[in-house]
Amino acid sequence: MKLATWNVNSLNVRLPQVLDWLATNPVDVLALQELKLTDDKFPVQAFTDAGYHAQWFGQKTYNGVALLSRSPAAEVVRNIPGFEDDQSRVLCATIEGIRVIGAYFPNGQERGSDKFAYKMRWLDALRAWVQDELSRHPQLVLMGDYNITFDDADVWDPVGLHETIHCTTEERTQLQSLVALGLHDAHRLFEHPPKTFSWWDYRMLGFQKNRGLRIDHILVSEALRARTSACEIDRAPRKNKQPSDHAPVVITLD
DNA sequence: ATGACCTATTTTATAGGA
Repeated sequence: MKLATWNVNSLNVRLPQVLDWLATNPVDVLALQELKLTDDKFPVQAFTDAGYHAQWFGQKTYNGVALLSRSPAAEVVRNIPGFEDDQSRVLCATIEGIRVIGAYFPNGQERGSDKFAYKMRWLDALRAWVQDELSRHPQLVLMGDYNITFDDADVWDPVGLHETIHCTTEERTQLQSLVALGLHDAHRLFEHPPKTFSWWDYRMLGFQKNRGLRIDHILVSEALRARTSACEIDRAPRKNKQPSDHAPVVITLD
């Protein structure tokens, strides 16, 4: 079984690439972030034709998330229960016995900004909710665009980007608190070349020069860690014409 | 080189992303 996450930076623009990718990579579950479209514009028919069930939670212009799955999704939750939020960032469902959470974490802009404070509040709420979900669903995966690096190994220029957004101590402490619930970074369960990233700036020939960050993550629960046999970042779609700035991350479960 | 992008918007500049 394969599960994947991909920030597509506008599903309107990227739909043909998502369908191409699914044809080549027929994963069982794909979490999408940054749909940037309203619910009425979600291309459900295209995914149905491709053999996927879909859950979606859209928003005009910004954010928006979806879960595509070969099997139907049950017990669907939108956003973090009890956390008032006008931004569509979280979609959760049970698929083939696995509690799947797809999330688009806030960017945060810069330390000290309102957006940074929102990111911290959102992370607090997410952690409390994930802890609750984990207590009821031992087989759980939390995947998406976290907008946080674990450490300097996830950063192309750790000196130049020291304590900047995605790399601040506050964000990394939050990420460690999530992991401390009993989750594991699937990427680090395996060997990867140094400077393996999931996002590259559109500017400054970022991808060509591998000036990137690893900010798209798949965290698996203890029960799922035992089943996880691979975790790969697929750079191929980043080489497309008109690519997303993010690459898909894929895990394989036995 | 003090630069370089992309998407969406009641566009013709601005906001937001990361």
